Amino acid sequence: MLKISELGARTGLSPHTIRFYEKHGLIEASTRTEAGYRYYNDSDVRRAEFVKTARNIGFSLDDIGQLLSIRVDKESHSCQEVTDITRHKLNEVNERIAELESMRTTLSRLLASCCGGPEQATHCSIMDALDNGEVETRQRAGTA
Amino acid sequence: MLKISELGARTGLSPHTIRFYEKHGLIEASTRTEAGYRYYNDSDVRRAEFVKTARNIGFSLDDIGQLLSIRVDKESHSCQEVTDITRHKLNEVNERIAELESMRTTLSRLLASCCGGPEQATHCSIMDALDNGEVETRQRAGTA
DNA sequence: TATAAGCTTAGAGTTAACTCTAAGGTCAAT
DNA sequence: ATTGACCTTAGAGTTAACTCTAAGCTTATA
Repeated sequence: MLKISELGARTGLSPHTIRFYEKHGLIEASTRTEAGYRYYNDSDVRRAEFVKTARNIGFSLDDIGQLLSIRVDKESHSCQEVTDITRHKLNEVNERIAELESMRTTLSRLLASCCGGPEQATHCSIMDALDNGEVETRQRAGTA
Repeated sequence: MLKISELGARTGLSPHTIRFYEKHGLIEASTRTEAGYRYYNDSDVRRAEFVKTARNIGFSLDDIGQLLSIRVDKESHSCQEVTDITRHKLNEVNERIAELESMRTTLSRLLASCCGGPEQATHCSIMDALDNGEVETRQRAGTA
């Protein structure tokens, strides 16, 4: 049986994050001491590791919630349900990559067009391009 | 001179967003009527379009603030400052693409390993992989 | 028996970029 | 003069996934 900080050491999650995941129904301590301390058994640990693995891949906490509800009763769920979640995530990833690649193309082009030197920015071709809207847009704007 | 909704129509920004950008120092109405209505002149419009273009490329509002401070006094700034901002953004984009490509690889591999059919998930190879941590990790976990 | 490390909770704060609400003022057209 | 569209502000809400704080227990160690 592991305490919360020990589970943290095992999974790479902080105790704060573990409690946060618990609040969202992802992780549970099957035992509590009288004082309320959480104790995790082997099954709890495996579930927590599952969550961490899925998180590492990039699944959202919502996705993971769905995967976990399959996990606890595999007989009642199909492979298709699992692949649906996975494929949906893959589609999201692919879309985001496409957006970012478009940004990359634009940024690279801008960089290639500018001397990048100590000259005054008065005739900077990047500034000019931004001023004139000479740029492929139609991407979702967002931080990288 | 354009009213806020007209500037919105011109730039594709909502009046709400324009006010939000104003609060953050990106856009300004150089004229206000006595009643407080914002009126945008040509120069204001060009600045707003600059902001929208930069946003479309993927620059953050912070980045855009820096670009704008160069824009209003190009003589005092160098091309290098502009390329630094641009290159920094490009680096962010490249890092994010690398993370997402790693996710994509993992997700594709998982999908390839599973039948995806109506079979019970009892022996689903995706669930197995997640259970066993058989997955390349070390990416930032995040939504696509 | 102190002391420190670690645990508990509820709840607030963080980040980015919006997005919306409420309550009320203005303006152009009928 | 009335209607309806549009404008104003301050401030709250949204999303995702944490991250931290405060105030107070508990437990292991010296």
